[in-house]
Amino acid sequence: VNRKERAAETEAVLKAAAKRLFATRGYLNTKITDITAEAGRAAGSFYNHFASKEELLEALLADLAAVGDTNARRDEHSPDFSDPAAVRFHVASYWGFYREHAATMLALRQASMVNEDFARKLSAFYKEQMAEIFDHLSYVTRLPGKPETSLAMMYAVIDNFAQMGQGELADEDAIEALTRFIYRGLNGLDY
Amino acid sequence: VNRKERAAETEAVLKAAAKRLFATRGYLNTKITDITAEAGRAAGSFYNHFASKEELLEALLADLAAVGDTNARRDEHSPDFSDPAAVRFHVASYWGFYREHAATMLALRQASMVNEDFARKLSAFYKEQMAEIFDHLSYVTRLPGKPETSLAMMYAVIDNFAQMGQGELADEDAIEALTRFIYRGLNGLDY
DNA sequence: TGTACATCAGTGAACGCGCGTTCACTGATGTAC
DNA sequence: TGTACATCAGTGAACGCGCGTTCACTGATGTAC
Repeated sequence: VNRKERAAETEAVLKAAAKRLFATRGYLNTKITDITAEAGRAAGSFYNHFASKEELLEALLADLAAVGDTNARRDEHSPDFSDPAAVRFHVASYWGFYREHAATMLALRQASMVNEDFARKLSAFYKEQMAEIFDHLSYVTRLPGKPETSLAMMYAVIDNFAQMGQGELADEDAIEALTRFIYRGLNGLDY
Repeated sequence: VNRKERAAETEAVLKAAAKRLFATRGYLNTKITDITAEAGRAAGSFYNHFASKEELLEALLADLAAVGDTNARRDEHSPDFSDPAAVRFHVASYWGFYREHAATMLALRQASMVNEDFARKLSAFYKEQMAEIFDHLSYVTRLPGKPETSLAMMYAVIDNFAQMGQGELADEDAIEALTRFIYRGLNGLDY
């Protein structure tokens, strides 16, 4: 084991510990010493890798963006939001993204409440998501409001629903209900 | 000025100062000494009225519940959610409630991120809201999912929309867009 | 290949800042007689 | 109505806890010769 490997290992262990703690007790309630303890390292070790808890979160965010090539999959499929299947695909992929990165998303939301910088980052993330599928709305003839507003409502439901434990709903049921609600809301047609 | 009046005055001033600060810099970023400074009192004065910042928030919450007889108005109107006007009425009254109590609602949301107790209180508040209009759904024949799920989606959009600065949207435009989206989502009919 | 030194990841006790909370004190209001 | 004492709202300096952050130290890995 050489030095770089060792450092990378510790950094990875710290990140993993942080994610675990963020998921259980939340970002704001997690102390740096909690993270190092959970990771089985000394407190001082943290600062070899991150200047602060914020910076660690930024690293998690960067990881997420790297993986976040949900986009790659998106290219393969229909942008026609007048088709329920297209709506479902987006709902499902966004839902899956949220579930998979629940810890980081929760941390990001909490950090946004306290830190102006993260508030901007989070808002940028949402805007980016929306921009990516903005053109999908051009297939819809009877939107409920301005395109930006319509998109915002679509994401508002999914987001809020994913944030909550969303009750005791199974993933498929949540996706199905969201798809119907959103499809109808956007198109003004039954489904 | 007798003693009770004086104390009540100070308490009111503290609450008002707290609300102002919560609205601008948020609950979590507001220190107790910030509140007393904003209120023009000494730091120690705070503890004559509240045992902690949490308790102050509970007091604000109690005030809100007392005023929150949005319900009173609700009795006067139609529970038939197959009628767009009925949906609009609820959207508008909930929207108005949020705007009016934005500071307290924001504080409550932030406190929920950090404090288990407030998380329960907030969740109870939502459940209560939903329970109040649960029967309105019986007028709807083609719900997008289980009634609880459908209601949850309805509130999810409004909530999330109200929380954001909701962009640069005027109140009426937001209400109109939400009404259409939700009416369609619930009923599967155009409007 | 071996030796001497440099560098680096990790350690954990100690330091110190921010802020919640306390408390002795003040002056005003209330009460007893 | 007046005097003496009690109580209370408010004050602000001081205290102390929690936790982020530092830093001298250790042992291992890397480098020079």
